[in-house]
Amino acid sequence: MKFDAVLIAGPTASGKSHQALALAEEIGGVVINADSMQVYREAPILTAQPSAAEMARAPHLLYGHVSARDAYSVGRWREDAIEALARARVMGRVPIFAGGTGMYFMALTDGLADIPATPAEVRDNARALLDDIGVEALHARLTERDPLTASKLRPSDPQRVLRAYEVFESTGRSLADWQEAPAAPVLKDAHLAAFVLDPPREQRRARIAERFEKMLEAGGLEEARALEGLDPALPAAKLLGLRPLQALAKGTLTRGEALDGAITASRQFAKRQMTWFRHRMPHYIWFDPCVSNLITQFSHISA
RNA sequence: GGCCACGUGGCGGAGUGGUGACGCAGCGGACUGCAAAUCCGCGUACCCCGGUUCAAUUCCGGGCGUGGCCU
Repeated sequence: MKFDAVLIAGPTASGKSHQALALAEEIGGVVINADSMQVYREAPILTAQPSAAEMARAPHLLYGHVSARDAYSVGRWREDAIEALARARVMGRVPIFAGGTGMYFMALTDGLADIPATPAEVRDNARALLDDIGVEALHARLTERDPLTASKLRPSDPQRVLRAYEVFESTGRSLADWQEAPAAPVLKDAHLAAFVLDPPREQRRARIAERFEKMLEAGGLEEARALEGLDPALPAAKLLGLRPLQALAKGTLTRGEALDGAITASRQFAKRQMTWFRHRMPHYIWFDPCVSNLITQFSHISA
């Protein structure tokens, strides 16, 4: 049986990249990044991007291909993914998407509303307004303009209220309206082999802690230092461990405290990822990477 | 050994004679362009024993424990 693409999802530190690479070597694939943070070139260590040696073993796309100073987004990733898919086709290799960003997988398989990018000034203005009057008040204003979308949002959710507000401001159309008709999914009608790596909870926690230690030793602190002064509003500024590490560099936190903070944040993130996978990807093939591996799983369904 | 203070959920930390704040961690959930983000929900914890009281976590006595001071 032939697959148009392979999808590999899993929480942080579950070994997605390794499994994806092994499969790519086995079946002649290209590994395509589906992780919102591994796209940033300034932080290969802190985002656990595959090493140069690993990338040499099989083609990898969308890893470190943008700057942390860019306001990257799912929308842009979707464009990049379409292009990556085309390149895979040219190379004659099977696209293997690997990552932990649920929403990116959603863009792949369910589609995303085709909303024009918000002009920077509209976004800046909306953000300034939010800072000025607060979320509740912004939600109230949204209710005046776009009651439908407003009614679907919690007045306490700054991110979504802001998004709805700026979309209405820049397009004059309700976000709910836009979302009514999502654009075709990137992998429309594709034949997919989809997997979720699901290591036991204890194993996950242990690996997160262990991996973060290694990141520090491998130069994670220098990466964090180099990103000092990054606009906190940028997506890359939310990188796990960045804040605590910068605090460590400045001496505001001890090494132990910084490590604790970063590890706790990673655990909490992994929990959110699992919630998404459990509810959005129940039809994927789930397996425990401590017990099985992707090549075995893949061979089961290819037979 | 004596004196003083304290003893609240996994941790930190308010408070009260009758319904036991809150923060953190943890757990569950949501999720359509910042998503490693954002938001929502979840806790019979008052050291032990006796006494007072209609009612003790709260008052009294004793015990145990912790910290400090003193000899």
